[in-house]
Amino acid sequence: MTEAAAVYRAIADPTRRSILDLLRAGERAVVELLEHFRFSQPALSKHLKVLREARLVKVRKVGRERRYRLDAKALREVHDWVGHYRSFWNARLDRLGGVLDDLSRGDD
Amino acid sequence: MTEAAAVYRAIADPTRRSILDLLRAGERAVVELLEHFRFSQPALSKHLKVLREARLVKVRKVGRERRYRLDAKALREVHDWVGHYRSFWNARLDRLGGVLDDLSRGDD
DNA sequence: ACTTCCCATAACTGTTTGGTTATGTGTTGG
DNA sequence: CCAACACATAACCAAACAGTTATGGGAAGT
Repeated sequence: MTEAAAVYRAIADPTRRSILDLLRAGERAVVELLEHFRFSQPALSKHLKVLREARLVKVRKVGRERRYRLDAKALREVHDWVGHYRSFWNARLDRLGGVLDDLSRGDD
Repeated sequence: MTEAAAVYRAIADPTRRSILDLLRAGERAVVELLEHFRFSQPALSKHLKVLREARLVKVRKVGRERRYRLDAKALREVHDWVGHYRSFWNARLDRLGGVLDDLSRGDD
C-alpha cells in the first residue's frame, strides 16, 4: 500500500479519527486514550498500529508507558486532494446543479 | 452510518477517488468511466453505488445511459476536519509540539 | 419484433476489518 | 524478588468489502 493510501484507509474509521482528535490536545499514553472508548485495550493497540503505519502518529517510550503524539504531515496530502474539489462545492454550481437536477428528474 | 462517515469510507478506496477525479473533468456515462479501469462493469456499478450513498455523485438518465457527475458538497466536511490539523503540519511543531503538549497537559 | 446496448442487482467468493480473549514482554513499586 | 501495571501481539471470529459471473430491465437500432 502506498503511503497515501494508508492514510485514507486510516482516517476511514471513526474511532481512529477520534484518536487523532484527542491527540490534537497533546501527547497521550495508551491508558489515557483508552478512557475515551468502550472497547478493549488490544482493540486500541490495533488502531494505534494502523495510525503508526500510516505515519499519522509517533510513539515514545516513557517508563512503562508509550506516549503517542500526532504527526499530521501525512494529512497534508489529503487536504490537498480534497482541496481540488473546492471549486465544486462553493461555486455557482449549487444553482447550475439544481437546474441540471430538475432536468434530470424530468418526471413531472 | 452517519452522512459524514459514509464519505470517509467512500474516499478510502483508491478506485473511488479515481472516479471522483475523472468526474472533475465533467459528467460521464458509466461506459466512459469503465474505460479507465480493468475490472468488470458490475464492480464499477458497486463503486458508483457507494459514491451515490455518500452523496458524492449524482446521476441523470439520458437515453439508455446514466450520466454521473460530481456533487462535492459532502467533501467540504472532510476538508474542514483535515483543516483542523493544518497547524500541526506546517509549523516547526516537531520541536514546538512537544512544548505545547507539555503545557496543555499541565503535568510538569 | 428482435437484438443489442447500457446499466443495476443478485448470488457467490476470497480477503480485510474490527472486535474479542489469551498470552508475553518490559517497567515499576513494595 | 515478585506482584502489578502498561502495552503489544497472537489466535480466533463475524461482518463488511471488493471483486466475480449470471441475470434482468429499459432504451435504441434495424
